[in-house]
Formats: sequence, C-alpha cells, structure tokens
Amino acid sequence: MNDTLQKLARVRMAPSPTGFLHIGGARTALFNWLFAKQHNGTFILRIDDTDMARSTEESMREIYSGLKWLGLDWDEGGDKGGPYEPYVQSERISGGVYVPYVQQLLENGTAYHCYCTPEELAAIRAQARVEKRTRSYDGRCQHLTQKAKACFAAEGRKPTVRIKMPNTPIQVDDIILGIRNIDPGTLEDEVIVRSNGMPTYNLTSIIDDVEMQITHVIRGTEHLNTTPKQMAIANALGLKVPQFAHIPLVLDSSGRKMSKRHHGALVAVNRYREQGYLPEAMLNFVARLGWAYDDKQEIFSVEELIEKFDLGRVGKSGSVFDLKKLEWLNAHYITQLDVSARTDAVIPFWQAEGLVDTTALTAEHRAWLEKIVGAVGERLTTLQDIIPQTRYFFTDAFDYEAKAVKKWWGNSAEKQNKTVEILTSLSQILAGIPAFDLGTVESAIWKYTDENNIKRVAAMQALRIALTGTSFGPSLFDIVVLLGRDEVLKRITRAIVQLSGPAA
RNA sequence: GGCGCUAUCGUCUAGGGGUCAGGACAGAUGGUUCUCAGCCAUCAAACCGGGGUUCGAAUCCCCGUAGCGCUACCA
Repeated sequence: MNDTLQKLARVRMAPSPTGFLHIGGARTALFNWLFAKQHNGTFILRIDDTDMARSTEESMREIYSGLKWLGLDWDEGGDKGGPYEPYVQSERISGGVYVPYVQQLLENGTAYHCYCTPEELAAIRAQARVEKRTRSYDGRCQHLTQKAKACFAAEGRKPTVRIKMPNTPIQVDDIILGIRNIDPGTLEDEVIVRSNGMPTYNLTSIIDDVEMQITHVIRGTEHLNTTPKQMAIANALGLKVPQFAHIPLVLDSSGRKMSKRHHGALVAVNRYREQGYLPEAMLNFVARLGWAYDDKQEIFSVEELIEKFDLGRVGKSGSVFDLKKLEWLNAHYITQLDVSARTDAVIPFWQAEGLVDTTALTAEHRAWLEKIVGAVGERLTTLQDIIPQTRYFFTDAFDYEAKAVKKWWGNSAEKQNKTVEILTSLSQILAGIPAFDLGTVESAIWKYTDENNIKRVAAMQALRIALTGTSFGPSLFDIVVLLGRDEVLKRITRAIVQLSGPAA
C-alpha cells in the first residue's frame, strides 16, 4: 500500500439493522475505525437493509447509539450524509442506484433471468445433496428460448436475475488470510435481483463499496465465502474491487459464533452499558480479541490502539469471549477514574434505584456522595456494583444477611448475648465520644476491644452487620462516620432489638 | 452432504528451526487489613495426531483428525 492510497483510505462498516449492535459488530467497527484513524482515512457507516422484512428503524437507532457510546464516530453515513449519499441501501434501491448495473450485466450476457420457483430450487438443492455435488443450481435458465420465457411469464412467474459465474479462478487477496485462488467450479450463479425486483446483498454490497470508493473492506469471516461472488459481479461490470480483510469470529465459551439469535443480551453492546461497563474497557477488551501488540501489554488506551493496532497482526482463528477478562478490564478502568469522575459515572445507577434524586442535588449532598465513592474505593467491577456496595447508606430498609448473622452474631443464645453486650458497649462509646471523626471513632473502638480482650474482627463484624446488613464492604470506620452518629446509634439499637427478640 | 477457514495453558495471546515455550485473565495457596475487594508472593496449567525435511521441529512440507463458518429470492 503506497502513501497515496493511505491518505485515501476509505473503510466502512455495513451492519444490517436486524437487531442491536453486538460484540462482533463492535469489534468490526473498531478495527475499521482504527484503520481509518491510522491512515488518516474516512470511516463510513452504511446501513445494509436490503432484507426489508427483518430490518427495523429501532435497530438502526440501537446501532447508532451503541457506536456513539463506544466513541466510534463516522465521517459519512446513515444519519449523517456525505458525498456518496444516501448511505442506507433501501434509499439507494428506491433511488434506482442498482438498475443500470443490472441492465449492463444483462446486456453483456453475464447475467440472465431465472424462472425457477422456490420449490423447484429446493428440489434441485436436495438432489444435488444426494448426488454429493458441489453446486446445486445448474444454470438451467441460462439458455431459455424466448418462447419458454413467454410461457413462464404467461404462467405468472416473475423471474429473478442471476449472475453468471466465470470459469476462470478468482483470486482473493486478503490482508489477514493471504492470497488464495477460488475454483470457479465451486461457485454458483447467485441471485442478484429477487423476483420482486429487490436486489440482494451480494450485488448491493459490492456496488456500494465501489461507488463509495471503499479501499478496504474489513468484515467478519462469515463473509469470506461471499467475497468471490462479489468479485465476480464487479469483474463482470469491469469495476475495481477494494482490498479485503476478513477478521476471525468472536465465539462463545463452547466455540460457536456469537450471535444475536443464540446469545441474546450477552452480546448486546448496549446491555453492557446498562450494566455499568465503561466504553474504554469494552474497546480495550474487544481489541485484544484476535490481536496482540507484544507479550507484555494488556491495557491500551484508544490513543495507543490507534498508534499500535495493526490489521496485519490480527490472528486467523476465532476468539472466545471471556466475560471475566472484560470484568477485570472494567474494574481497571473504573479505578482509573478519579473520585469525582467516578461519582459522576455512578450517579445514574443510584438514581435508577431511586437512591439519589439528581434534581435536588445540593453541593453538600454531592460532597457526601463523593466520600461514599471514595470509601468504596476499588470495590467496583461494574458501575452497577455501587448498588449492593452502598445501598445501606441511603436506607435502613435492609435485611440482615442470614449467613453473616449466623457467623458473626452467633447462633446460640450465649453467643448472641455476647454480641448484644458488645453492641451495647459500642453504642455507649459512640454516643459518648466528643467528636465523630475517623480518628476518634477508630481509637475509641480499638481501646474498647483491646482493653476488654475482645477480638477486633468479632466486634467489627458484629457492628458491620448491624449497620449494613452484610459482612463485606468498605472500611467500617468510613461507614460509621459517613452514616453519622444518630443513624449509627439508631441502627445499633435496632440490631439489639432484633437479637434480643423472640425470633432470635 | 459440499465448499471454505482454523488449530500454543481452561480463556486471550507472545514466540516461530536450537527458548527453562513468555505474559495476562480465570483458578489454587500464603501474606497484608475490621470484612470483602485490592495489593504482594508462590503454585498449577499448553505447542491436536501421524509421517517426512533437518544434526535439531512447536516452528517448514504432506496426510489425517477435530472445531467452526458458509451452504437462501438473509446479511
């Protein structure tokens, strides 16, 4: 690839709007986007919605929002326009874009009308299968006489248009897979226009790529087998094809291709956003699926990806989607946020749970929230984790976790009496200390445990359950101070009542 | 069934004729702390099989095998 070409690099992502943006789509988008960025090129978002029955507006919006969230902005495309608009294939169809190409193909004899019905075709396929033949459709309509055509037409049959495959090998030069020659004997005369007049993907895709001056088609390997077909169409039209790069599939844990149909929400990019994943983590994760820079680096900022990503280093085999690794990355990126930014990130989650009302957020309240986030520290794998980690700060309507109660409050009357004793003492101490700050609270509690020969863990865990209902969480001193004296005393009293009650 | 693609720890991968086959995630153990998370230390864990080529092959070649993808008037 020379300098001129590099400056002119034009790549595209061409999703069909039949569902949400999924992990594989996000990765395809990222690889294209990175390629465009590093070659000073143009990233185009084209909507391939030739399958009218399955395409929806809503899906289109989902894809836009997913890409925007990831920060993968496009220079030309669907909602944005550009020098080669429209970028939505259904609009191109109604604009008659493909008609002259089909006309040309028909006129130069590389395409022909086929009058076979779907039923006939199914029978042909079944027959080919029992005979173990490579191609099924045998080109039988290629040499139909005018009379035969008229006859079919009289029956009311509407023809499809098929492309005639060449009998010379087609060479596919793929950046990732290398050069390979496809035996034309394995290719069949594909339908390029349906009987209802709608063009099919193989036709529209390559024509749009050519018309939009796409230089590199970077797409999933599920399209590998369609490449020679598309090249045959371009060749028949005398068009120059772009360079191809087929990236390996994203697989599930049993090694199968991740798909909307079989994996649902697990592959939906927007669901990860809802669950509190950061776009940086998502991007970093997806970039490392099938690609590595060296044997050291795992963490890549977007800037570093632009600098270091190399399509030529992308592997050839599929990669299994590993949620644990995504979680690790996400926790890392959350930690990278300073407390203020982390608070901003977490507020929508509190709000969704009704724990924080952003319409009435005072500076004082905001400062308190930041302290909570600071106390939680590195305990967030996803932003959503803020809820179980902090719910008790906002409400005392929580249950005491049974397992924790059993372990730390005790399951015998004797142990429970001891717990009541400890909680009572702590309550008195906390009620009596002159100041309610970290240092004072800490030294008062340690003084009590050490002087009375009580295990620190025992006292602390008993108190933790009283205040939060759980046995895990931030430093208990942080919790005590952030809750405030009144609330702490109230919750201890409530715990004592619980422990002394008939049920306990 | 046909056609195609692929093959290093459980997972993501580095390496690529001579390496103790490296790292990361996950897992296990220990340490630190009031718990959890984290952090630190340690451990366990791989070149699909068989033939060649070669002094030497995980690496190159061939053949198998397995997995996956495609096989539509879906994209």
